[in-house]
Amino acid sequence: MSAEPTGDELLTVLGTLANPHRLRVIAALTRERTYVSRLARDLGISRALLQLHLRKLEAAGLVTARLELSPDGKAMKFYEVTPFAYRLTPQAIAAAAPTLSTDDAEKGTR
Amino acid sequence: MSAEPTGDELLTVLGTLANPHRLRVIAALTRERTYVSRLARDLGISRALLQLHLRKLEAAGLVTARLELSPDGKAMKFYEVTPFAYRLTPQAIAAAAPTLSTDDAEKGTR
DNA sequence: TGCACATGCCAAGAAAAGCTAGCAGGTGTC
DNA sequence: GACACCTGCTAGCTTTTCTTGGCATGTGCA
Repeated sequence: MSAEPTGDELLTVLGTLANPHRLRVIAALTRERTYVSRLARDLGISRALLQLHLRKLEAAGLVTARLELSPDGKAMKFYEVTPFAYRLTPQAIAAAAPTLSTDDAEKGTR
Repeated sequence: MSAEPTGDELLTVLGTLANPHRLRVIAALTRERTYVSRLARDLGISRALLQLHLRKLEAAGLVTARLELSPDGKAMKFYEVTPFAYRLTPQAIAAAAPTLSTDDAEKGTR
């Protein structure tokens, strides 16, 4: 899938990564998986904001979430990065562009 | 530069490419260089809109413009893609993220 | 019971991006 | 002169995205 993404997939990934907070989230999760509250503290942003960005990242398939119980019974949501790999070159874009949805159809893909 | 882009550079590129019109422009210019009016007709969008997108693409360094005179003396602005290449992986992002501007400084770079 | 820490959601304002419509200029041909 | 091309600009509207603040849930511990 990373070899030849569809136009829409590529567009989603680009749109999702085009944000400083989300880039930092990916960077942090690449170093080590964590749970929401801790990540919010580390990055210095509010939990609500972080959750929103995490939701987008997850929707784009760039991270995955797992709900786990800590030893003392607290529910914690751990996130980790998906090992994605996209090549960003004129040729790759030229190959993907023809499959971009024409703005009318497509509703249930996202 | 493509090997290890700064966080801000990467962010700019991602933000610039995260648009269906601009992806189509890159795709079209990869096939052949053209001038503004023709490209607008080919893509089926208004010239004003296309110029806006071309400006962004040029600002991000993804395309270059050259003003040329056609045989009959008309001024035409030809665009062509820059042969860029970015790798989009968790590791690449983790490497670039630390150099993201912290939102206070940086004014004259863009 | 009160506190600390975990999760989740949502309304509503602020900021950024996208797009249109209309204007300006230039050259060459019929 | 009228028309067909080419270029450029921008004010102002619309839409999307971002962000905050508040509120609700649940657990364990002193």
